[in-house]
Amino acid sequence: MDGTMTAAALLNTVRSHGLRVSSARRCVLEALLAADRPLTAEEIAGDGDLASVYRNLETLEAIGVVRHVHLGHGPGRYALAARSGGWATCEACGCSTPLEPAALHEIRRVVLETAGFDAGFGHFPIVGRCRNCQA
Amino acid sequence: MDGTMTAAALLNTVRSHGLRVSSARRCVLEALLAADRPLTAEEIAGDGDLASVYRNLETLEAIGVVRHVHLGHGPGRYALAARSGGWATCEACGCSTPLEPAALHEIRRVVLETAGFDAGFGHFPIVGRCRNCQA
DNA sequence: TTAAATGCAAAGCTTTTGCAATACT
DNA sequence: AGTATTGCAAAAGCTTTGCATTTAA
Repeated sequence: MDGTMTAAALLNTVRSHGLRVSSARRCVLEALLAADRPLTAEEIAGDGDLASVYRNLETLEAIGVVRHVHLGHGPGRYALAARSGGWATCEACGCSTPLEPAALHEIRRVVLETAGFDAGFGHFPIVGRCRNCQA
Repeated sequence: MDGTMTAAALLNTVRSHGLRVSSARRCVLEALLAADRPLTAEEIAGDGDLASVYRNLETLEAIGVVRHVHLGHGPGRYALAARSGGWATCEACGCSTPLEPAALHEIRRVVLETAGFDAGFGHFPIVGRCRNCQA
């Protein structure tokens, strides 16, 4: 669901929703495909038009191809939905790391059990202190 | 740590940090003291000056009296730190509810165990589906 | 051909900053 | 008296919107 993802597959998904494959849209997907972390709209746009990037991100999020995450303060960040598991951000050093699937699963289980919420951590991260920054 | 909190105690904390008790500062604290949920800067300001409210919130957060939380999109929200436990927000209905202390404790324990993070949920909420909104 | 999407410009919303005037200690 | 704080105005940062033009299907 990640290493095997191809640009062609993503573009097929786009077409399957009746959307066109424009060059701006292709650029957004290629930027996200090449990235190993969530990107800001500005990083995705590069020299291109920011408004088009934002519109495309919104469209792509609506069809489930993209997700956006707020890893801290500052601009939102975007990643391919297929790569969007949970995140944890350290409030001391500012590092952000993906949650291991096993950890995510166990945390979700406990949140459901204790708080009744079916939670993901793909939109807001878990905020706390990473191992290095604990007193 | 909450029902027993008084304006006088908060103002003493302010003075103990060498800060003055101005009317704008007093208004901010009284608004937060009267609220039963985190407020936006605009809600706190009312007719008063927004810039002063933001500056006061920043100052009060620096001395540990106030915390700010992002319950979803839209403006940040502020509450007395003594009242700021964890939050959970439903992505379907938009409701936000405080986490029960027991649930918060258990969730923190599991996050520490599985992800190595000493986490709170007082800045970003846990996002998911509340009991009412689960399929 | 024609509706979707673009690129530019302008506006919107939240938050921050500069600065002279005010008021707490 | 002296300085922290205020209130106003302006700017900054991120995102959205309007609209004429381009372009994928």
